[in-house]
Amino acid sequence: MYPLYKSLNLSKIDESIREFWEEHNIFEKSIEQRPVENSFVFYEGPPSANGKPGIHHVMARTVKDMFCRYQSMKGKRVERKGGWDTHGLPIELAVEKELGITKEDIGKKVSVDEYNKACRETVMRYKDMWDDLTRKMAYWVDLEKPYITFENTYIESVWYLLKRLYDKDLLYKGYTIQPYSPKAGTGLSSHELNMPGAYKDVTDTTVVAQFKAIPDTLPDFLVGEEHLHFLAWTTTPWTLPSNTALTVGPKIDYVLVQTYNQYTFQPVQLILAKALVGKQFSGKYEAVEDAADLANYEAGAKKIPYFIKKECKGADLVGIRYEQLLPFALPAENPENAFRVIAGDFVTTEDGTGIVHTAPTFGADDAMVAKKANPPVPPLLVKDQQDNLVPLVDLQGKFRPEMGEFGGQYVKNEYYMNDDAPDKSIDVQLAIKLKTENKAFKVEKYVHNYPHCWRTDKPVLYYPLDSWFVRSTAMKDRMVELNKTINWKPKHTGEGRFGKWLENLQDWNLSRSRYWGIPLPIWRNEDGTKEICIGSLEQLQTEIDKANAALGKTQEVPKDLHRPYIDDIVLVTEDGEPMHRELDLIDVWFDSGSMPYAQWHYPFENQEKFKTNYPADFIAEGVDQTRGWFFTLHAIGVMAFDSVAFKNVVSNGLVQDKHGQKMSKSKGNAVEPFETLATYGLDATRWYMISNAQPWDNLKFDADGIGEVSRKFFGTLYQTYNGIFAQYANIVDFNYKEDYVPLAERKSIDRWIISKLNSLIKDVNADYADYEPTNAARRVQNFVDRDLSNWYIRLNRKRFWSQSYGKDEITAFQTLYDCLVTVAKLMAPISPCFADWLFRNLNDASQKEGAESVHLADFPEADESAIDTALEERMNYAQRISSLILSLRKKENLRVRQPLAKILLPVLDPSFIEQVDGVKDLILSEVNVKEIEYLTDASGVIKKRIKPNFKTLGRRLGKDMKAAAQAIGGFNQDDIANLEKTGSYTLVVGDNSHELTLEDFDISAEDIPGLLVANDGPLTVALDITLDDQLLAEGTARELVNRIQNIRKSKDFNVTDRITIYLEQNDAVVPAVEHFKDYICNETLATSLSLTDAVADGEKIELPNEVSIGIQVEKA
RNA sequence: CCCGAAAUGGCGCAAUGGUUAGCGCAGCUGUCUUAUAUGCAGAAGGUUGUAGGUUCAAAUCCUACUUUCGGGACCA
Repeated sequence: MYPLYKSLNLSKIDESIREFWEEHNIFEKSIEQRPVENSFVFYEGPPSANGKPGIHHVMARTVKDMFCRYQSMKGKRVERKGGWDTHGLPIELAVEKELGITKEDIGKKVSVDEYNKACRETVMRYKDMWDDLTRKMAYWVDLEKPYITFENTYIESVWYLLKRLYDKDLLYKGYTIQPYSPKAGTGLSSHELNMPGAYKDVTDTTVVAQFKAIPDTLPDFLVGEEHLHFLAWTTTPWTLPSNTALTVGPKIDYVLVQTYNQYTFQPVQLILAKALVGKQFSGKYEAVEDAADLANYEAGAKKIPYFIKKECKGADLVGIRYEQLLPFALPAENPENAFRVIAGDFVTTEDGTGIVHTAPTFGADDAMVAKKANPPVPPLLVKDQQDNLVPLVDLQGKFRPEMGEFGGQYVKNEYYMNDDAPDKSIDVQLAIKLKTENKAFKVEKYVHNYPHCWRTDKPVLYYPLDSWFVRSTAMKDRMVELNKTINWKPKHTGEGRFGKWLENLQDWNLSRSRYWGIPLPIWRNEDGTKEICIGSLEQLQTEIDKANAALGKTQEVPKDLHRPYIDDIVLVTEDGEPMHRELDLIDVWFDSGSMPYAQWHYPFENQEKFKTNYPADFIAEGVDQTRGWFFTLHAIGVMAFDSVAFKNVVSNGLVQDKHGQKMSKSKGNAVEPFETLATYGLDATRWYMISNAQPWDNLKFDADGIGEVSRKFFGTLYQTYNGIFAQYANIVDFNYKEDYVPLAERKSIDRWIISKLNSLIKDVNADYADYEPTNAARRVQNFVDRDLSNWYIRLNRKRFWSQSYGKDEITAFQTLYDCLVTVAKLMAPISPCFADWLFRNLNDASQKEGAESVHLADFPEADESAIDTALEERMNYAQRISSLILSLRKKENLRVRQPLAKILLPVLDPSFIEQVDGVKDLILSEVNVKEIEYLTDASGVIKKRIKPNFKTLGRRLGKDMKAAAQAIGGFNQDDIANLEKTGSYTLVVGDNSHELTLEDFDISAEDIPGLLVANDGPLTVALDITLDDQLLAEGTARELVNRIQNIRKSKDFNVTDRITIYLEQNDAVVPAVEHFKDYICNETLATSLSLTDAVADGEKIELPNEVSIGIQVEKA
């Protein structure tokens, strides 16, 4: 017996199926039943369990799950090792907030042990919730043996990878400009900079400085100009002593302006961007037309005249040298290359002067453009007492002694404690100095947005810091090359976003100065001349032994490889000199990018396992991981193993709210995943997500859409199974025990749906294989709704509830069973529970297949021999012709229950008759008409329409196409007839004549004058609507059947109950009863039908033409 | 500022450069049903974001712009 249900409850179904899986270890079986050699490798990008999962995780994990399930059903062994990302700043912050401490308190208020322990616990804070989601959304992933990035085995593998890079000379230590908080003494990540409130409006003293050009170095067109200065603007005057270059935009227009300095009244000539003259020379400045007018100026006058003397491009200025603005110190290295004009593309004329003050020690752009220049411009670094190169500002944020009277002062007043700050900040003091030295063109207050340290609330300095880098640029070309072998979904992410990113690759800053993360396994001696990179615990042990011997210590490999334990380990150089660990941790992205190796503790264990599981066939994550996980996987794969780490990657888009807005807790539009899953069930939720938008498009998540999916798709499918198949199959005891009825012996409608089904199988396979799940889902949906339910079932209902059970019925049940069980398999990857429910409902009763779950079954393969495109086309005619007839009936208010005499079909092509004849009976019964008559051309009543065939003609006719279309449009019926007779036509357009054949035209029937006609594209049908008594009587009989059936239903009779009918004598029904008594009785399972004068206690039924009669229906 | 994606009836989505731009949802009108959480038919709803260009022909290709989303601006 097939189970029957009272109603469809999707969440109940998914719950019961999930229980079934767990009880019978279906997941495990789905892996183990497939051979090891035939693997499909999937990598799980580790989520961080210290945040709660959201609805977007349901989306992302559906994508992962779907393709894994598909491949699994295709016979692949798909292991899915889960993992947890456990390091990183968010975890540290959460812990510190919870413990109420700051970084400084670590080791003081809180022991490092406690801190570490707290991190370990916090990191798994929401693990239960994640596990719950995993289960409730039916995401199959192995959470029994996940990889966890904080475990020693994982760290050891990461160390191995780092050492591999180190040995290839791909790790180095260098300077980079980073946001730095002097008060906190630490660099800040952008993550920290992006914390709410970090950017604040501040008022700073800004200076437009005058840099005096050195006459010897001027290009020809400026030779001889005196008092020549470049104007450059800065909002951070304290960086001016570190200026070593001025940057101009090579394509920007610059002018030479002759005027007077407003502070010293001295004559000056100034160079700045043409576009900014108006902005800089505002207020008391006044343009003059003639250079002579400048001479009239007197010092201190209200208005200062200025005159634009010359114009040039930025490129013309490159190479000019200038006097150092504030000569406190010279760059320690290559000072001869400093203080000159260089070119940079980032220069704009938005504000300032179009000339950028360039201090490579304090600006990232500055450092880059300085390095690019030829020869490179040196940063202003000086040597400290240990001969280290340091900037003019120290790590506390104070000027170094080289700065003379400014030495020892904080560069920003905010850094002073309490009230120690001087009245005039460094910026103001410098501005005053510049003013008096004729080096300041303008000094102003300026309000702008500037980042602050979230912890100290003090402004951030951009400051050069020591960092360890991965020399990814060295392997750039190879990364680009190998990326081209990766199948990206969508393509543009791989070519565009990722490809461009690779082409503009920078070295990867690996350093993080934190506690909770993987320590950089590099030890260095005091002066940094000797170092060692540790690649395994064994090596660490060896080195510790050496060190213990040399230093007389008793160190051991720490049980926990995290800080600070690892920091206590002192190693020695070959000379016995102590080496200490570089205190940095590594970027957590390196952790996750290491997972292909570290999840197996490769190469220390599982070497074989690794070999068969690398690289991945498939990974999927959000598009935001492009430069995150996707990159680190790829970079490490290429750099360490010269291999891609994944072959196919789906980068899914965002899940937004229904208005296209980003979901966030603060907006209150975040969708709660558990609620959604509980309300709609996981199957409808997943189906909705996949069918509604392609995974890489942003999904506008609207719960109403899930409702629609569950009504339309799941409701239909449920009803097809429950209301049609199971109910009647149980009655006739269909268990698929009979021999399979060969296709050739089936009705054309059966062969049609089977053909459709196999086409579907073929297409869906291609879609899944090509990572196009949305197409797959939409195809299945259309099949179920349009083909199966609304055509096949509708036309074959009677075969299912006919009480007899012969070959025809068996065929129908077999056909429907096959459709249903196949649909279950096709949809299984997307909606795994409902699919299994359907599969098991069918299969448990029929025992047709051995699989105990759809997920252990094989994915269907198309039987090409069952695909009959001619038949599919035929049926398409049937559907369209029926639809046209129904619309004609509608127009004329002719009920379908009223039979009509005939359909007239104009025929222009003999094969058309053959095609339609094949489905004639279907059409006739569907639209309730007695016969089809073909109107051939010869009848002469068909009015035709002609159109040019643009596809064949367009290419040949080119420019004449328009005229041709017009000419052809003007054809009358005779022209068309003529063309059809001769089969050719000579078209003359202007001077050209073209020989056209029938192929170049579309001729279709348009009208049959005098008849009721409707068109759909080339199809035309006409309807004969004359009614005779016989037809009217039959129409009435059908009405009666309908009313009687309604009564049966309202009286809750069983489907099989027999009845007796008494009908009130009435002229309207007499002919019907006379001629169609048997028909009425058959349809309504009546044993008798009698006409009586009056019906004692029956009911009234309404018939057309406002006839109302009494009727009595009783169980026989 | 740079890069990528998108823009098609009220909403969600389709449409190998080829002539009536489709489908679903919602709303409207009517209707069928002993499978319906349906279905069917009809009406309405569009200058395919704007402006140019290429072409015989553009929703589709090109350019610019506008808007939205995302990423980046050295944290990846």
